[in-house]
Amino acid sequence: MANGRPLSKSADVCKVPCFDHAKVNSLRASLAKQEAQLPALAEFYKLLGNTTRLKILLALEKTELCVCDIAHVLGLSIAATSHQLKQLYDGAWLHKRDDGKMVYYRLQNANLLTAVKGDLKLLVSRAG
Amino acid sequence: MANGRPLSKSADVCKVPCFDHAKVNSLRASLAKQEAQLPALAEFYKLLGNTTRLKILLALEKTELCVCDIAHVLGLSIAATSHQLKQLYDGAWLHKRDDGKMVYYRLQNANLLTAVKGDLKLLVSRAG
DNA sequence: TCATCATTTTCGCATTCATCGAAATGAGGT
DNA sequence: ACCTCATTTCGATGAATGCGAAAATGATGA
Repeated sequence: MANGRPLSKSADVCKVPCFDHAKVNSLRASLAKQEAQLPALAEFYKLLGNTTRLKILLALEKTELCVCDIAHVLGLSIAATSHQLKQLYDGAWLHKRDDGKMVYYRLQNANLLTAVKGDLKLLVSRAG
Repeated sequence: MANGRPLSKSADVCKVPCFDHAKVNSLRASLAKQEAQLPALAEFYKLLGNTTRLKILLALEKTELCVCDIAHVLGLSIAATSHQLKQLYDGAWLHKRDDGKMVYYRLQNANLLTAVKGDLKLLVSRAG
């Protein structure tokens, strides 16, 4: 598989001559198509990479909640809760409803929780 | 929905008397069941919250690759690539095969890529 | 209009974290 | 012994995270 052809002097990244030019190039080409979406996907995962935000999503599974209720569920301050909610809201994963002084949040899209639960299932199934 | 009952003096977390005790308690109870798995799930998402690692997974979709090939695909140094591979390997998402001096990585579990692609689809469908 | 209330936002800080290079080390192969 | 591919340790760097304090916002009601 290694073709043994040494890199030209332009190989400033990696000097090791073990690689297969054709394979690498074809992989690069195929990755290039998906590459545009990867930053968004990574951002998505970063947003989910936090137990507090996961808890928020789970808490909102069945019903909308006001910030104060969510704060109590999480055991966090109102401000801290609002910070986290904003991240999910900015990512357009939550919907916001004003009712007088209160603000109620709910899931924007049930598919998100479906995906999360699917990922969790993958994790659990692997562990077992 | 707000029951108006003020919090007792134990309400050090949030003084706002807007919340519904019963609702909060029932949510806490229901979250408690899933709570044990959330750290692992968050770790999982953190691992995926990085374009380099996502690229590695995609590059390994169809075939195993040696570290050097992966490094070339990513445009990273061998050491940096090895760092990233280690994270995926430590999470048991990659399999490692020694062949002489070379080390070949491949996906441990095709379900991971399936999940990732599913999540990507969710993202794309929402954007459209 | 003024005080109050739930929430948001700005600012800032402390801490953690993440990525990566350099160099030492391992382990194979010749 | 001596290359070679890969891994690891160490360290520097910079970035990002989470959250508190407090001011700002905007609705409510007296």
